[in-house]
Amino acid sequence: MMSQVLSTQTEIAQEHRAWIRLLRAHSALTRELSGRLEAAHGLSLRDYDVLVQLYSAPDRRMRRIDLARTVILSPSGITRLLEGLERAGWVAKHHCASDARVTYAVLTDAGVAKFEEAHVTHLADIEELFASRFSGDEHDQLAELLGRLPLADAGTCNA
Amino acid sequence: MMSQVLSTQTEIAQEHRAWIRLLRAHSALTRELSGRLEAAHGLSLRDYDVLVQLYSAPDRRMRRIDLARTVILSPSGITRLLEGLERAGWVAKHHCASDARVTYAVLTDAGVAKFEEAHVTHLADIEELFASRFSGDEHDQLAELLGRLPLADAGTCNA
DNA sequence: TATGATTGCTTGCGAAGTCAACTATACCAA
DNA sequence: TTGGTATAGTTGACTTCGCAAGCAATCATA
Repeated sequence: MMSQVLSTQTEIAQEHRAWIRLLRAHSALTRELSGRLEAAHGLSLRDYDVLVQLYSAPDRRMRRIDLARTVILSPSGITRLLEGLERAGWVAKHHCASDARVTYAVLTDAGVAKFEEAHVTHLADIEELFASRFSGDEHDQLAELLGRLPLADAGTCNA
Repeated sequence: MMSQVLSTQTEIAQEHRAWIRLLRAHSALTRELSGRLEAAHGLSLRDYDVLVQLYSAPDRRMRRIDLARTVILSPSGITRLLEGLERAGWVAKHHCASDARVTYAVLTDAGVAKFEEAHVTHLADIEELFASRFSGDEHDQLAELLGRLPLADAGTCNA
């Protein structure tokens, strides 16, 4: 039946140890960081991610579709996420004059303030749970290694 | 109003570059790997993860709660995930004789077969999308760096 | 032995996100 | 101009998962 018994238990884990650790680290960190962000500012990790992108973008605005691709969310996902940020008054819609298909997501003044407020504590959280584990060189190294991984729709990615 | 303008756009990204890359890499890889696994075997990435754990466990069984902690899922999450695997006949419930609170999740013969079938193509996918990006040393290095990150409920973790 | 705390597990509910389907606009080519 | 295709965006149905609440069994302690 069983054509060939797979290697020992430990070997199975070894074969993709780094990938498994990436999975686990992501789950655990995401949960903890999201929890803190939610408690302190009422933002999910994705909300924050979108705010950073808009904050760093020229004119603090992006086409919704580019935003979706950057934070790796489906088009419908972005619609729904932005719905919340718009309801809170942190992001506004702005229609494109030259192409009626396009809508921009623009950070409002309130959104800028909200981001800057959340930014401080969130960076501290990342420092505590993530960055403090590595020296400067190690941090760069980790970023370089992770940067080699495929981002699927990488075409528009600007991170 | 704005007490202090935050550094330039690029600097904001720099401050947590590795973390952002971990987020993005996880999203993209997860989506691609899960898609392939689903298409080829009708399994989600988490389903697979649970199957690996059970396959590698002594007697191919684990207490449901330990399983949850290992794959970083809430207790209710494990109940629902296992529901699917049980319906498919790959996992069975086994009540503990010495402690009536405890239920084991046991891999059935069909489950073993299913895992071994999925294992082959999934490892190839991981190799293609993940492992092939790194040399042996780099892979170890990446695993080591990621291994330093906190796993929250790390108490029971055995990965 | 009785009582209170803890542990394992499940269920109701809600949040978040995907896919498929649809609309509207834009672009391209005959 | 018209017809076909691609792009931007939204919506509905569905899935997945966490939290809060609850139940049952166990353990600790008096």
